[in-house]
Order: sequence, then C-alpha cells, then structure tokens
Amino acid sequence: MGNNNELSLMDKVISLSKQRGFVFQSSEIYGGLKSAYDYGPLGVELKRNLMNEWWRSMVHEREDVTGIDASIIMHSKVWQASGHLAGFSDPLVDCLISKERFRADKAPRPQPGDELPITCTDKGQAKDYQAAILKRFNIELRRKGKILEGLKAIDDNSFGFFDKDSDSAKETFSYSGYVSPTFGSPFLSDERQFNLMFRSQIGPVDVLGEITSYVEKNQEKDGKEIRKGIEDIVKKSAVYLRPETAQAMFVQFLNCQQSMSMKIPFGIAQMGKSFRNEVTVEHFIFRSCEFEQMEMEYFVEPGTQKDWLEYWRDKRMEWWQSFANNPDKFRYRSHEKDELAHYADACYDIEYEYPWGFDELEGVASRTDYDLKKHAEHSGAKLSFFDQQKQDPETGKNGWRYTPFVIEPAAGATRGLLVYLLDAYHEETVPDAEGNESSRVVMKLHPRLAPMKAAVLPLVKKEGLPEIAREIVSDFFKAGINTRYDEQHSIGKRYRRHDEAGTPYCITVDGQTKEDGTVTIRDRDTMHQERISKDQALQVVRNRLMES
RNA sequence: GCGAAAGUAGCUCAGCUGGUAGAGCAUAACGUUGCCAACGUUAGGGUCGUCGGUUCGAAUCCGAUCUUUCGCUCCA
Repeated sequence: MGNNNELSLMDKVISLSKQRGFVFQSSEIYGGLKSAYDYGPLGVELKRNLMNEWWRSMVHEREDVTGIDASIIMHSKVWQASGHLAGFSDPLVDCLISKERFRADKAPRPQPGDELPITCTDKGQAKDYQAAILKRFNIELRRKGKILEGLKAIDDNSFGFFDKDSDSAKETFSYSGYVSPTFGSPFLSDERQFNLMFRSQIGPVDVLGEITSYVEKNQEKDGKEIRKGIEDIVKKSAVYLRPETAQAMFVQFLNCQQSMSMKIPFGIAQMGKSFRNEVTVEHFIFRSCEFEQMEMEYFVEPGTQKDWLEYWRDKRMEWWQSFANNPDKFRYRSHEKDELAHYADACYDIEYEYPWGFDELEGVASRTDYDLKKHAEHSGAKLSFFDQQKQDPETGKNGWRYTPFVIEPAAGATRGLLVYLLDAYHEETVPDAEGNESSRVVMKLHPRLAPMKAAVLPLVKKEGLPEIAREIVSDFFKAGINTRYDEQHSIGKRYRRHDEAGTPYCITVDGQTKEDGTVTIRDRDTMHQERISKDQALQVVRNRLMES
C-alpha cells in the first residue's frame, strides 16, 4: 500500500518539523488554534530563504519587474471593486455553470411557465456551457446562436427540461425561483452568507457601544431591519485583512509604473501574508487561514497574453524544479473552462504530488483586463498605459492607449515550504562506526534553502579545539552566512543532528588542525569528507553555495 | 458544515476489567572515549488536552468543549 507509506511520510515530516524546530502549532500551550502555525528557529530561516530566492529570481534578476510591500489592511472599496466584498449580509449564490456570483434578492424571478433561456456572450461560450451542463446534469440543451434553450419554469420551486414543442418535462430540477442575472442560468448553488474575509475595525471607537444603543432604541423592529442597522454602523469603520496580495499591485499600478518609468510588458511583485476564513483547513500548513503568498502581476499588451501565460508557466515550473530532489513530482494542469474564475480566460496550476495526491502549489492565471478595469471604474483613476510607439488598432493613428492584460503567477510560500520539506525528507541506510548498517534521516534541502549553511564542530571540547572552531565561526558570522557552533555530544551524533536540520556542510576541527591548520569539510548528502585549510573554509562554503 | 478516530514526558508510545503514572529515544551535569546516532553514573521533566459529572477513589466510566488526523462537503 503505497498510500500508507505516503501518509506516514507526512507524519514523519510533521514530527520532524516539530522536533527540529521547523513548524510548531500556534498557541500550543493553550490547546492550539485551529489552522494557525508558527515557524520555528529552522522554519523561519527556510521560509525566508525560499522567499528571498523567489524575490531574487522575480525582481532582482529582472529589468522588467519591480517590487512593492503594501499594507495588509486596505480601503474597503478595494474589495468592493475586486468583487471580494459583495456584501457580507446579503446571501450570495454562485452559478454552477458560469461561476457568476450574485445577490439572491436582486436576481430575476421568472413566472411559472416562462422559458428559461441561457444567454451567453458568444457562440463559443454557448458551446462550452452546453457541454458543461451536459456533463454535470446530463441534459443537452438546444443551442441557437449564443442562446441555450429547452428549460422552462414549472412553478416557484422547480424547472424542467423539455423537448422541442413538448409539454411534459424530460427532467425536472428543484430551484429557488430565480436565475442568474447575466446569463439566466437556473443551475445555482445554495444561498450562503459569505464572509470569507477577516473583518476588523479601524479607529479606537468601540463599535459595540453604538450597536448596543441602536438595538435598545430599535427593539420594535424585526430581525432583518436590525441586522441592516447594525451593518451600517459596522460598515463605517470596517476594514478587511487582504485575502490575496494581488489587489495592491492593481491599485498601485500607476504609482509603480510612473515612479520607475516602466514600459509594458512589466510586472509588480509582492510577497506577504494573506488571510482567508477557509471553509475547510487541511493537510498541516497546506491550507490555513493565515498564509503567505508570493505574487506577481505582469502587465502585457492585449492579444499577447497567451504567449506570456506560457512563458511564465514554464519559468515558474523551472524555478520550483531547480530546488527539488525530485523534479518529476511537479506538473502543470490547465484549468477546464468550467473551473476558470469569472475574470480569467486561461489558467495553469503548477501542482506537486503531495502524500495525498497532486494538488495546487502555484496558479498562473491570465486575468485579462478585468482587475484594472474594475478599479478604474470604481476609483475613477485612469488605469491604462499609453504606448507612443504603437498604432491604435482602431483608428490607425500613432499612439495607443489601452488597459493592459495581466498574467499572474501566484505562488503559496507556505505551500512551497511544505513541498520542500516533503521533497527533502530521506531515510538512508549507512554504515556506523563498526561498519554495521544503521539508518539516518537527512533533510536534503537545497543548500541555498537550508536554514543553516554550515556547522563548525570541534572534535572534542578541549585541547584548544573549541577556540579554533569559534574563530572559524566568527569568520562565517562576519560574512553573513548562517552558521552554528556545536560541541554537544559525540561527533557522530552532531553529524546526524545536522543531517536532520538539513545543514549542507559540517566543518570539523581536530587534532591535526593544530599541527597544519587544516579542517575537514563533510558533505551532508554524500557524507564525504575533504581536508581543506581552515582559512579557506569560508571561501569553499561560499563557492559551493554559489555553484549549487 | 457532516461522519469517524485520536489527544498520557520534548518525540514515539505502553498503562488489561476504575486504586493518584512508565519505557525507549531526547535534554542537563560529571567521568571516560575521540570522525558518522559510544559507554557509565546522576539529574530534571507529566495536575494524563480542557471543563464538568458519577464514585470512598478517574488517565481509565459519562457529558460538554478545544485541537489534530482521515473521509465527505466546500473552496473568487
């Protein structure tokens, strides 16, 4: 049962994470907090190294990408424009076919006997929806241009699928008496109160006081009215923690573009925490309410988005694989038409084969011009780009003003950390002091990701060896290389401990060091030792880190 | 959100049908050894997830609650 082994890999990684100090549960001494994790002494280093590598490859090594670090709390209008904040008191409904989300109380209500045509934006979309409905509900609607026909409302609670000119329904479905406003689709999810974002309040005034006096004064009103009144009070000071880092790049599009004189195509990158009240949290740090993202919005000329999507998909895939022991465990998967978000025209997920199967690690989405247009509309700002070199395709005149399309590689930093912990975990059989078989656990983290780059170990803690070792450590400290001095326990034990921590190089000071100034450097993965001059130790480690 | 299982030392776990907790590893000190999980001696560490109930007496039985894992559901 491969599955059993896979599950225990997860257990082993979780256990090692705690024992060695990669990941702890949040607030553990108080019983733990649901889905919140703390990154321990090694975890914080690993996470930072991973994120710094991302930043290096996305921002520092590119002329066409610039970075920002926006505040986690943003104006609530940002979330209105983006569609995240559709209204936290209004029941929302999703169209199962078009993914459109709307307010149930604003939806059109057909009369019994009315035809229920599904009106698409074009013929291609009609074909896609026709196929999606067939797949999901097993009925084939008749397509007439961009309209899908065959559905009729029976009463307020049900509708049916009718053959042409037939009065008896072939299939009946229950529904809530309304259809989606844009497409007219009756295939809808249940009504839900949506509050995926973490709401908080800005300003020191206690809103509860205002609410209390409002309720006292309005006791005769019914529940719905009171809720509305409370909402109005809350809304005045409500702010939301960002559910994704992306929106800041759209909101600061102009500032970034102008201050850095960026020309299309260019990107804005950001790393940081995001917060979502997830319905389900699962798989250790894979899905949690507080998580860390590494996102970049790459703005391109309309029409070129497909090429750029593929470019970034490949670029990002290459990056993930470059740090992995098992590059084969990564793959990408194109989103089906019916799983695309409403704003996207294409999307690839970069997936990793976790112990529970392939699952998302990064999404590379073609977000069209949806976000910039929405923010332009809501804010009144002119979120467009003027290219003097290009001709306007409509007028043929020189100079073209357009709203850029966006390609978004959005990676989960905390997911990446999990991926590399899983990828690094190895159990090996190696000979012990007597030449017998013994096992070792080694975290084969990429040297540039490893929390500690080197450990300096005196063979014994006397005869002047600790002093020499400490001199070497201090050279490493000055060079900014995270290094640890370690004299506890036998040398073999120290090697094994650093294997588990993923430290790539162990430098050992022994008796010979005093005679000829040489030390040994041990490679974590091969366990091979080489004798080098102690004065060169720093340079050797540096070179190996650069080459890795 | 629903269903199932679990929670005992830092970790992995034992503790049968109720009689106030143990092992291995880990940690600390000393001695000996000195290149791949050494040995000896000693020490520290647990109000058995939390709260409540039954009982002379609860890790053990009952209830609630929190957390974790798995499966379904959900996931802009």
